[in-house]
Amino acid sequence: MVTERNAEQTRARILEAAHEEIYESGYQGMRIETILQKTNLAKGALYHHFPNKLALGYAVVDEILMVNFHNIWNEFIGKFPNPLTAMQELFLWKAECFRNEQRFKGCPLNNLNQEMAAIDQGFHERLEKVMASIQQAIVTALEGGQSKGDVRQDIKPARTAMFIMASYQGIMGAAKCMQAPELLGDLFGTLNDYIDTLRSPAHSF
Amino acid sequence: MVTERNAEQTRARILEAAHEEIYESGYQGMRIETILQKTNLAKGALYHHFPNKLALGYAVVDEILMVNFHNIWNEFIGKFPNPLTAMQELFLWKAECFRNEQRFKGCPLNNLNQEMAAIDQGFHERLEKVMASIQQAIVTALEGGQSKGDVRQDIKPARTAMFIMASYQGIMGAAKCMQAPELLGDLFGTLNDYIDTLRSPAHSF
DNA sequence: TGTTTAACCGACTGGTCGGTCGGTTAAACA
DNA sequence: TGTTTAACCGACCGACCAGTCGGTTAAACA
Repeated sequence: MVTERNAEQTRARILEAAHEEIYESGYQGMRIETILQKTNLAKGALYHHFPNKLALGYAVVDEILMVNFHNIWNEFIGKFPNPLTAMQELFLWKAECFRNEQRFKGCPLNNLNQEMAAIDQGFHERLEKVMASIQQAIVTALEGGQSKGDVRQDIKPARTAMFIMASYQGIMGAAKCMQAPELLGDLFGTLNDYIDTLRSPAHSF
Repeated sequence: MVTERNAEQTRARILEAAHEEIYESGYQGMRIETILQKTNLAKGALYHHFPNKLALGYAVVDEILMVNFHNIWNEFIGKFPNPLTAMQELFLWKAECFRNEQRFKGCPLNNLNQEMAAIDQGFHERLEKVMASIQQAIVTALEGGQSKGDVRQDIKPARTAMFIMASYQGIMGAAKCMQAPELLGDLFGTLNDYIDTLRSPAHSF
C-alpha cells in the first residue's frame, strides 16, 4: 500500500538533508530553509519532527555520523583479518574516493568537531561519544592483532589508536585546507608507513 | 606626546579582539558587537578601519595567524640546530602550554581552516598561504638537516613536512574534541616517536 | 462513512546582527 | 587661532532566519 505520508521516512529525509547541509556549510552555516527546499517540505513538517535546529544537529551526530563510521569500519575489518592491513586499506580507499572531488569538504566528523566541540556542550558530548566509539573499535582490533601475533606487543593500543585517529583527521583537514584531495595519496601513504612499523617483527622471519 | 586617538593602535586592538573572538567562537560565531565591547569602541570606529566583517576575518589570517606561527617557529628553530629536535621540543612545549586549559580550544589555524576553507574562497586562499608557508619552513629545515647529516637522506621533505603538519593539527583537533588537553602529551609523544624514525642512522654508529 | 489523530502546510513574528550615515571631536598644520 | 581632516560616535535600518500557530488533509480505525 502506497502512502503519501510516512513519518519515519520523512524524518530520515530531513536528517539526510541536514547532514548534507552541515557537511556543506557547517552547523552554524546550515539554513532550515535550505533543508525545506531539499526535502520539499514545509516548515511545520520539520518542526513536527524536531523541536529546534539544535536537536536536529544532535540527531545528525547520533543517527548519521555514528552509523556511517561503523558501517565502513565493519566492512574493512571483516574483509581484512590483520587490523593494520584493514586500516591501511581503508585509508587507501578513502584517498581513492575523494581523488577527483572538485570541492573537497574533508571529514564530516572532524568538521563538526572543530566547529562545535568547544562552543556547545551538547555537541561536545555527542561527538566525543562518536570519537570514543571509533577509538574503542581500533583498540579492540589492535588487541586482537596483538593476541594473534600480527601487532607488536610493546605498543599501547589506546595511545596508538588515538594517534591514528588524530592523524587521519589531520590529514583530511590538511587536504581540505589546501583544497587538494590528490594529496591524500601521499599523506595516507606516510601514515601507512607508520602503521607498518607497528607490525609484529615475528612476521619478518 | 600622549594622543587619545591612535589609528594604528586602534586597528591592532580590533584585530587582536577579533582573533580572540574567532578562536573562541569561530568566524561565523564571532559578533561585531562583542569586539566593540572588548575594545570599548563604537561601531563607526571599527567600520572606519575595516570595510566589513569578512575583511576583518581576512586580516586576522594575514596579520595575526601568519605572524604568530613564524615567531614560534623561528624561536625553536633558532634554539635547536637539529630540525627534528626542534620540532619535537616545539610539540612538547605546546603540550605543556595547554596542559591545564579549562576549555581547550585547539589550534586557531586548524579551526578556521575546518570552518571556512571549503565555504569561502578568500579564506581558503589566505589559509592555504599560511599552510604553505609553514610547510615551506619545515621543508627548508628538513633539507638543512639532510645536508648536515641529521636527517635521513631517503625521506622526501615535502611529503614528510605535510604529514607532520597534518598530524599536528589532527592531534590538536582530537584533544579539542575530547576536551582533554592532557592527551596532548601522549599524542605528541607518539608523533615524536615517528619523528625519531626520521633521524639519520649515521648517528647510531 | 464518520471520527479522530498525526502528518504536514505556510504566512507571520520577533529577535539578532551586519552594515550605514549624519554627526562630533581630537590632532595636525597653516 | 582658524581650518582641515581623519578618527571616532551611536542611533537607526533592513535583511535574514529560527521558530510559531492556526489551519488543512491524509490515513487509520471504529
